[in-house]
Amino acid sequence: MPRRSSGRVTLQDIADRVGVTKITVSRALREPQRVSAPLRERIESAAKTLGYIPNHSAGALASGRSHSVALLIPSLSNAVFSEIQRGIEDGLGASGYQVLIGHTGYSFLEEERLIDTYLRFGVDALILPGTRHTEHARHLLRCADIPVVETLELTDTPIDINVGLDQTAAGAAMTQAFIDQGRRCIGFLAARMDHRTQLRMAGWESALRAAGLSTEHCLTTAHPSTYRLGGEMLASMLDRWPTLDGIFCNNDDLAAGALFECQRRRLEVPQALSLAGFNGLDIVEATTPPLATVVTPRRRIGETIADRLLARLGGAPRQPASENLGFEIQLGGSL
Amino acid sequence: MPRRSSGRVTLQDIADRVGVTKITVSRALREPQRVSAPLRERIESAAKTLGYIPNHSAGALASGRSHSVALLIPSLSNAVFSEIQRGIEDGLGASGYQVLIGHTGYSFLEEERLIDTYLRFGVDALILPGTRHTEHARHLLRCADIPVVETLELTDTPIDINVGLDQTAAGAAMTQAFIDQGRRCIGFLAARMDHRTQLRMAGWESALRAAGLSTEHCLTTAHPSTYRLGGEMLASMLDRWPTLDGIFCNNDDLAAGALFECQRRRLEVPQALSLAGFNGLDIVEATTPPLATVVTPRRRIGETIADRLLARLGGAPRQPASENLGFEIQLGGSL
DNA sequence: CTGAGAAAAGTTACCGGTAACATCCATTGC
DNA sequence: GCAATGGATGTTACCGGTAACTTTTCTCAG
Repeated sequence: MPRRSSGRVTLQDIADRVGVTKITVSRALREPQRVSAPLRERIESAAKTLGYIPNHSAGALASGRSHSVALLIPSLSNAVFSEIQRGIEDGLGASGYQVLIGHTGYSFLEEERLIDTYLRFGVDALILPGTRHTEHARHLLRCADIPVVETLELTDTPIDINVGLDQTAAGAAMTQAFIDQGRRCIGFLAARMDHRTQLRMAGWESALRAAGLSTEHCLTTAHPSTYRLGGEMLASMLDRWPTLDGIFCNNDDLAAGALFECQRRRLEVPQALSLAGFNGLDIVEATTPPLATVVTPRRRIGETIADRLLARLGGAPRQPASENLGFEIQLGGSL
Repeated sequence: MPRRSSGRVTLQDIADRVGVTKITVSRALREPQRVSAPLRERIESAAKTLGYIPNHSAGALASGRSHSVALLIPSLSNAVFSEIQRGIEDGLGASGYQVLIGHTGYSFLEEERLIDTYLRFGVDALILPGTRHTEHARHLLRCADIPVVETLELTDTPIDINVGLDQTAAGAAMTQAFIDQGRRCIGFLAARMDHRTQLRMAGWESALRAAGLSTEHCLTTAHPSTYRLGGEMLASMLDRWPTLDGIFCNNDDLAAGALFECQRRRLEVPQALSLAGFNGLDIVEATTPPLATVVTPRRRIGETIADRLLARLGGAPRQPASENLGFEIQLGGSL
């Protein structure tokens, strides 16, 4: 059954050239050992000569498997997510799964839209940042019945796989580090009030309460974090609360911006003011003094996600569970 | 023709429920005006009730269009690409095209692999960073015969659409700015020797040659840029060439790292040494002094790409051309 | 009231693969 | 010498949509 010669090269084109049927070609390319060696070679060479590119849609439609997983990330420019992504790709290794990246811009609605989009694509699994989702998103995930990973933060009620760290505990631990260094008036500076920020802030509050210290010195904004913003917010806080002797910034970018502002004001860090960030990005070791931070195991989170996902995709039963990969306080020199 | 009730909801399921055929349902969802109002409403409500999720593979296979474009980016953590991406998404707006993001890690081979992957997915267009590609990648693109955008840098021989800026001219212009400020011994510091870096370096060289200055003070490495690396490389350069009075860093991250190192060494910038970066990221305005940089119109590049792409996808003929969106020298205070 | 033409809905075939089952043929054991 | 066995290949049907064409229904001019 020869075919028209227009458009892309198909299995049938190769089959015609070699003189077999397309299912044999399909086998030769997917399960080489199921086809005799000489034939396999002829097919492979014909495929190469003709420039065959498999039609993923056709394969996915026929087999019901897409061999792809979607990874939604809130920000393309945040090194936190790029390292998780790298961990996932490394962990997935040669398993044959393609990672499709979607960008939510920290918006739950956009996340919902992307979940819908990728379900249409028939991805075999979804990896979501965070444990908060819209009701409709949860509904979609329930219907789809594919492995779902929630990451970065932990939850008591995971949809499926949950790999991350206790953001609240991390916030509390860093706050305790301020207290241990003798600080008594410790502020919290945060932008982009996403859920993880809120959890860290809760940790900050609880540590202060436990130590009998005031929790009123908190400045937040919905704007995205930038260095400049860190500086501006630090300025506001110092103007408003001159007695502050420590400021816990919600991430390293803000902390670095705050430090730069201190330098401009000739305010000694940490003598006059302690600073700390969160995440353990490259910049914390580049500044003077190096910034205190909470180092999060992003790479390992990615690899763990890949590992658990491959198990589920390989047939392991769904067994909702949280996996806490911990964190590490790094004092730098700014505390 | 009723069907088994397992798995996902299909057009047929909706059709059965409403009592029409699936093509009518297909029409109601894609071209609402082609179906009578009352029927359309019943279909839409049934789709909602049943939780219908279109099967993208089936649609793409049948129609030959995927309504998606692939955007390959070298680095997920570089703000340069995230802004281009945002520009593209904004520009694409409600056109219905889905942007699939792929991560090349600055590797040509990985780019080739991703081009292959996304061609299998049947994307309607491809957006590539840079104008350099492997021979096989070019071959794949030629065969695929879909709109291709090459971006960031310019080329005389674009595959199709080319939107970017003249990296060499930008490198030369910034170098000239050093010269205009009276600098005479101007080094070049670069990491991750990608093609754009090489172009900028060529610009640096040509400007120095034109001014009769030495081009020997150049330190490069294949490692990715980090703040720390910027500091270390600056240290090496100053040790080796104590007479340097200016260092043009290949990007803002390196420049910031270099500036931090200067601060540690109590080396006055710009009095003792001028510094400049490239890109115009947030950090250049946060440091003291603010860093000189080449501001690139990333957002506008993204929007322009979207615009040209929509034209091509809408049927405009292929007309290989380069579009130069220029750049802007920002002196900051470090020159 | 009739017929032309448009609008609405249906029929059929097909997109390019894959699953499941069927067939063919060469070995092998007895 | 022949059935049993199993590896290599083929046949058929189907995945879930959409294009193109056909039929039916509705509208309205004459």
